[in-house]
Formats: sequence, C-alpha cells, structure tokens
Amino acid sequence: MARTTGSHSDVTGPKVRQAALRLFAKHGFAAVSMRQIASEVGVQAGALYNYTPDKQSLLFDLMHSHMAELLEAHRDDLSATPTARLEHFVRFHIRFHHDRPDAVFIAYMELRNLSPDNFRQIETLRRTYEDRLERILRDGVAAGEFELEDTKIATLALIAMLTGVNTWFRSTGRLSLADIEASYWVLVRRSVTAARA
Amino acid sequence: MARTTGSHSDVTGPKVRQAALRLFAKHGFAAVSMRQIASEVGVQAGALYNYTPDKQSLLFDLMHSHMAELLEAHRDDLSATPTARLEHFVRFHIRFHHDRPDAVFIAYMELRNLSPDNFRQIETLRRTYEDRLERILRDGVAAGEFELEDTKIATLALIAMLTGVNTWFRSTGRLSLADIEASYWVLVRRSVTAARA
DNA sequence: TTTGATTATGAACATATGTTCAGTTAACGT
DNA sequence: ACGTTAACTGAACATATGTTCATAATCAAA
Repeated sequence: MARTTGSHSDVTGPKVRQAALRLFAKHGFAAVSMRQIASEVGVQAGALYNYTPDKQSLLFDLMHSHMAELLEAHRDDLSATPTARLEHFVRFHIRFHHDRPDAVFIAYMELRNLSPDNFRQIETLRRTYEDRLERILRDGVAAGEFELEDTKIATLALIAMLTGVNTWFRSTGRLSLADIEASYWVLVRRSVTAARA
Repeated sequence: MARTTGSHSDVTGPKVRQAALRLFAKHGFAAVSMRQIASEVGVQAGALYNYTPDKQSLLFDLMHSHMAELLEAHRDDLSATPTARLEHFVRFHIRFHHDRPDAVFIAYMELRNLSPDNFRQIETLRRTYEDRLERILRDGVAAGEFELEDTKIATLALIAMLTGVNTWFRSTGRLSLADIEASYWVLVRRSVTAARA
C-alpha cells in the first residue's frame, strides 16, 4: 500500500521539520537517523525525500529559518535612547530564545555538521545579529550613557550571558520569565555602566 | 603481525584519550567512529578495547577527568575579601578553560550522549563548581561588597558569560588573554556592584 | 469516470557501525 | 635460551546507515 488516507504534503512537510527539530535537539544531528524522523512523522524513510534533498539540507533549513526569524523579529528603535534600546534587546533576546529552545540548541550546537558553504551563511546571519547589539553599545558610549573599553568584547560577553538562560531556565521553577528578564537587565545595565567611585 | 615495535600500554593509552578528545570535540561523539580514533592512534579498532570497555566509557572518562581537574585546580582563598576571591575566580576560569578548549567543548556539548548514571555524576561535579562561585557571591553580599537580588541567577549568568570566551577567543587575534581577563573582570565587577545613583 | 499528478511504500544498495575474539608477535624476567 | 604475558591484528558478527527507485494508492480536475 502507499499514500495513507488524508495525508498531504501541506501537513507532512511541517511535520518532518518539527520532528527533525525535536530529535536533532534531543540527540544531536549525527545521532538521529532518517528512519527515526520518519517514524515520528508516521511515514517510511523514503517519503522524507519528498521534502528535503538530503539530511544535511534538513539541518541547514532549520538553522536558517531560525536565524531569519530572529533577525526579522528583532526591531531596533533607533529613535530611542541607547539604554532603552539595550533593555529592549535584553528582554527580546531572553523571550525569543526561551520560546524556541530546540531551535536555539541546534543553532549553537550543530554548526560543525554544516557543510562549509552552509556554515558561512549561518555565520553571516549570526554576525548580523551581534552587530545589532554592538551598534547599541557604541551609540550608548557615544552618547555618554555607557562606558566600555571594547564594545566587541562586551557584545560577545553579553550574548553568551543571555543565551545561557536557555541552559537552565524552566518555566516550572520558582521564577517567572519576567523575573529572569528583570534580573538579567539589572546585571547588563550595571556591566555597561561605570561603577560607583 | 601484531604488536608494533616500541609500542606499549603507557604510550598508547594516553594517545587513545588524546585522539578521542580531539575527534569528539571536532566532529561530535556520535559522528566519530572507533575506527577513526584507532586510525589516529595508529592502531586497529580492536586494540582500543584494551584501554576502554566501550565508546561510552571513553567519553565519560574524558568528561570526568576534565571536571575533576577543574575542581582540583581552583582554590578559593576564604581569608581574602569576596572581591578578591571573585577576581581570582574570573581570571582562573578564563585561563583554565582557554588552555583546554577541546575538553571544555566536550563537557558542554556531549552531556546528552552520557548514560543517565554517568550524566548524574558529571552534573554533580558541575554543580559543585557553580556552588563555589555562588558562595563567593553570597559572602560578598553579606559583607556589603556586592549587591545582588538573586545569587543563583547571577552565578549562572556569570559562568555562561565567562565560558562564552571559548567560543570566539583565539590567541592569534588582536587581544591577549590578559586583555580578555581584564575586560571581563571589569564587566563582572560592575555587574555585582550597585550602579551609580 | 477517466486521467494525471501527488504522495506514499517497501525493498534494495553499498557502506559503516560497535564490539568480540582466536591467533600472532614483540618484549621481559629468569 | 625459554617460556610467559602484554599488546596488537584482522576477520567476523549482527545491525544500522543515507539514499534511490519501481510500484502502488490516493486525490483533484476534466
């Protein structure tokens, strides 16, 4: 038999991406087989090739969509003060990443499984995002609101700190996401501001 | 033939661990085969089983050694001021992790490939290390040197920030490790200190 | 109702996997 | 010189891998 009743491309396609996302995040790209993905979708392995040319492209598509969504979702209000823009960035970053833990995990862990060309594309997108934060920091220094020796270092330090939330935060714990946002914003604001003399 | 000239357990054992460390860090645990490791050592795959009961134990040993070394290398001087102890922690963390990028990478990326029991052991060691930092922060708050609402959050935020150095820092760049240490110490010191009113 | 395009199956392909083990060689103590 | 043992080979095992493809079943339009 072939083609199960009521099963179409419109529903199977997203299902494939969903299953791959979940399984790649849980076990890692290399440890997940096409048969496992197919099984989670409810289909035979061969059918997956109606939706992706190969396993590598499946990974790349997931990472690329994630980064594109990230860049699309973040809007920097250039008319606001650098401090307000930084606060928005901090809260946005924490919220956005919290909402898609699997995609975030994959985007940070599976870079080495990308082909060289695909790797370059993802790196460009990541760099673009980092540049958004650095722009805010530089504007803040220029405006006298921040005091930083090296905005590039501060950028990377802050992003690592913010992304780290995903490795431990679970909504079921004692703290809400709003609590986390507030706590991190305090740490970030202080770190870019000159300490009390 | 068997037993290549001049090859003994004392030299092959460390070689196996070294090769596994390098390859696991570069390609990921699941993507590396025992034959690849053997080939890098200069031996057949079967010979590896003189040095490890199985692939999983090889991974666990590498992670366990790393965490044990970390805990052994870090000494907290309880008689110093919390600020001095924090500075020492920051500089120690950056330096120690910089010196062993492969082990650090594995310890953070391959947790999901550990068996449940092995996972618990590594987690315990990691928690112990985190607790060292939290202790410093709490002592600092008690002494009035730091001002933190939630020392647990601050602990996790700072460790993520410090460990992040490994993802981008290369000694060949424009900055020395001493520069990095200094920059991060500024960011950390400010973040635990009340901002200017 | 017929036709054509979609969407799936299931078997097959060549190759790779972790692990075991009988057999073989080199080094060492006596 | 000899026997023992540690260290390694090389083949084998059962199973898993990504991918292809001829074939079949379903759906939508004519």
